[in-house]
Amino acid sequence: MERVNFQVIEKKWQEKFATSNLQNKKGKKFYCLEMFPYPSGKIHMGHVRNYTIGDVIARYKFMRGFNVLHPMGWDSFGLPAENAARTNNLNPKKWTEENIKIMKKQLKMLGLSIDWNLEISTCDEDYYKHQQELFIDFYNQGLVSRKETYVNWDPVEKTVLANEQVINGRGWRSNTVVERKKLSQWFFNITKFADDLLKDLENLDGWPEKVKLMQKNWIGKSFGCEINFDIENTKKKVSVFTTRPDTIFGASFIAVSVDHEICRDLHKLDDFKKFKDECSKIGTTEEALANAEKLGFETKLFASHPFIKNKKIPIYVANFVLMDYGKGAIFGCPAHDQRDFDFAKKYKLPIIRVVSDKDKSKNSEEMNEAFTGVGKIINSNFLDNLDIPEAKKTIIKEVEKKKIGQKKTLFRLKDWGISRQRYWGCPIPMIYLEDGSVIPVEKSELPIKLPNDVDLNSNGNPLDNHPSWKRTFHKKSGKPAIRETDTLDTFVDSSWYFLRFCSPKFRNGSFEEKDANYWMPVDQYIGGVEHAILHLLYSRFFMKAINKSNKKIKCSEPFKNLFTQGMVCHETYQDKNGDWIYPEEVEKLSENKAIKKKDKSNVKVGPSESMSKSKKNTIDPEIMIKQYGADAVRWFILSDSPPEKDVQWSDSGVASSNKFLQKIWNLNSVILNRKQSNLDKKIEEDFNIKIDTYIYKIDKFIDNFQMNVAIAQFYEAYKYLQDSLKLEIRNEIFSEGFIKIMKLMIPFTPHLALECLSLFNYKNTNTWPTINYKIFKNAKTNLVIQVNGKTRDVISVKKDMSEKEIYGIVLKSSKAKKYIIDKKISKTIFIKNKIINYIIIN
RNA sequence: GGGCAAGUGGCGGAAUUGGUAUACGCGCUGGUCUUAGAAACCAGUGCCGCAAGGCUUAAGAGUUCGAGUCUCUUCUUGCCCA
Repeated sequence: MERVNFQVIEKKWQEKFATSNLQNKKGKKFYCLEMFPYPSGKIHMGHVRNYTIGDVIARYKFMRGFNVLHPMGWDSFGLPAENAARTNNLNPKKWTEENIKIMKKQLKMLGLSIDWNLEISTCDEDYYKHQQELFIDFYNQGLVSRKETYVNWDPVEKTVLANEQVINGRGWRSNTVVERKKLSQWFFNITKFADDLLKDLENLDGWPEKVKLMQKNWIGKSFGCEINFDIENTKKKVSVFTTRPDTIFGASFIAVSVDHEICRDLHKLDDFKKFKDECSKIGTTEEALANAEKLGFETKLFASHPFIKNKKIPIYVANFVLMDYGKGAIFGCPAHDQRDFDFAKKYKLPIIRVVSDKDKSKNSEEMNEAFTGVGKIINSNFLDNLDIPEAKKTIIKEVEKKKIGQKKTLFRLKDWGISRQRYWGCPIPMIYLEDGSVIPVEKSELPIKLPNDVDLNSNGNPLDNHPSWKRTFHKKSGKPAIRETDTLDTFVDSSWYFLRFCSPKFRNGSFEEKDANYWMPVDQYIGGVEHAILHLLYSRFFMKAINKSNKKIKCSEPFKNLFTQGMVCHETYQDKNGDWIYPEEVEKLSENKAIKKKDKSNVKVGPSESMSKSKKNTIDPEIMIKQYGADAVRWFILSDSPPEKDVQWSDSGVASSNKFLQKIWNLNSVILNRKQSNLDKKIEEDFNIKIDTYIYKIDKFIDNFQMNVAIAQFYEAYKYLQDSLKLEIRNEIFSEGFIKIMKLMIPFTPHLALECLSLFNYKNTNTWPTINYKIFKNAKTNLVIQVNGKTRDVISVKKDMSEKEIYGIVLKSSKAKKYIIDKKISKTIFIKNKIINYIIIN
């Protein structure tokens, strides 16, 4: 068997890919974008999968006549660079650039159809200059604000931690208990678009329902009511927000956040200080607050119930009430809310049941958990016997009539905190003047560049610690000013990069309107589902904010179609010390048995999990490419599972991909040397129809993102071609058919397919093969013959054959005839070109 | 606890959307070739049965000429929210 040297042909074709792109000025535009990578050092299998899927789509669309934009760039600001620089005493910029160089080389090894002329990197001054412009535009539109907010503060590192850097309440590096600290931070006012972000989800037909639902929940629009309670013996009021005003008669306490104004007078109490300290240790995430033990502090104040005369309800400070949701105060109805229930049990507060549980209506003493289901309202005066929605309407009307509150819509979505006390990010272009005012820098002064000479080894914010960087002057007045030393959240960098790709070299702004209006929206966006909420939501916000500020873009949503691919998984291995070890260190003996190659010691085989550095269950794509070829790696990663699901990496799988591609190569040379000049017209026609069937199916499968099923078709096509070699089909017809199949393979295995085609001296590799519909549509079809609903035979018949004709064939020659001969057919169900079902009564 | 998915051979998974269940691949079994191994090639591979045939899509019911697909109940797993 003839074998091909993949290294040689891949190198040859990659040189050609480097100078070509997928542009076809006559075609309709198609913007194909994969989420750009963080340059962490090397590409991983997740990248391979993501970019291979994207490459199939980009090449396929191009061959179908589209003018395709297929760019790539680098999400190159971020904490890992700063950490790596600290540990290895290097410059983050240098570290990042080195990584980009390596990863770019690796991506090229995959044979992707990326137009590298469009390459951008978010840490380049050319890029972040325009980001600073956008920031100022947003500021001028009132979309940027400065607010005090709680952050995770690491007292040892003297820095703010992201939620994922807090592990079990402790700093990931310092291992000290993280505190909640109030800091003044910059925000994008994403909540101003909350309604638009929610409403426009409805038009995103090309998005997975799952992602839309996650966004919807994240935005969390809820309808409820604000109610003001009078505080006894004072003239003060406490205002609460509730989504369950219908349970007002079940209220047995009011709980406020530790930061609520009511607490101002409590600060002189040592007990309260202690309580507040306790609360600050829980952290700021909702999950942490939800799972923490419910704690309360008695204020000794009482509120009067607005609908029950002379009823006093105690006011507590509680750790599970958040200041930044609603009013920072709630009324507790223990019978119908689990948190309130836990709290009431702990502090022995009354539990008053106000919603009945249909048949098994336990009274309050018997309840051991809150009842949150539906039912009729009870124990509630004028609300009795109403169901929950009716009761809500009625009570809101009543509240408004009494002028003690009003209907209110609330969003769970919070403004986007964008300040980071980090070095390796985009500087925020604001300055502080001596009179205390804060203003944006002049656009002509942009970019505000990061200094190169920072000390990353001392604690705190490196830009703040820098001896001179922050000292500047206000351009207009010439007065001294201090620069903002926080940098932007790196999610900002990735919130508009898809716009920059439309005109990456444009100098007079973040993007050229003409280009953006041509290319946007992204026709196909592909990436991991882990970005389903934040990155996609922020990008959607940016489009709307840009629309509102200086630029007019015709579309208000960035991504028309979204595809979220699954992860690449591998078994995990632990040696006898419990340390994780890499797959290449392991020799597998059977399903569950494995030993360490080095010393033959036993290895514990763990379940297959998403590849991660921490568990060392990673496979290096570069090694695989060198061993099996890029085409085989691409082929395997697409072939084994549907792209939206997780895929198990398997060495035998990629090895067999390689074997199959070798077989294709061998078939290629067999066909080149094939000698057959006889023809059988009928056989040739069947051959052509069969090839057209493959085109038809593979088209459909690519359109539906079923790459794995498309690949199965290639295996069948190979088998079919192999089996047909000896048939009376003229060489030119046979080669034509094979060439069509090779053209279908270009998006999947571009190197091999193009090499095969070049040996046929075939040049027209930019077009997709077409189907001869005239013949294809009239081809024979398989018809199922059933008797009493059981399949008895399948026959091949001409299109649109009548019931009568088929009956004749069945009686004459089908395997089903013995089931109907001499029997009475009481009914016949006939679906043209599909099925005939004879119903027989015995 | 609520919401959303999903459950098909030893494994990954197909099924023209209500019409041949188990395509395609991995693995396994047997054979050919080889001093041997690897590779390659051929054959087999859901279950019961010598066969004819029967059974089979987590379990159970229903609708239908016909259900992996639709409806209901139960169980299990995964994801998101609390």
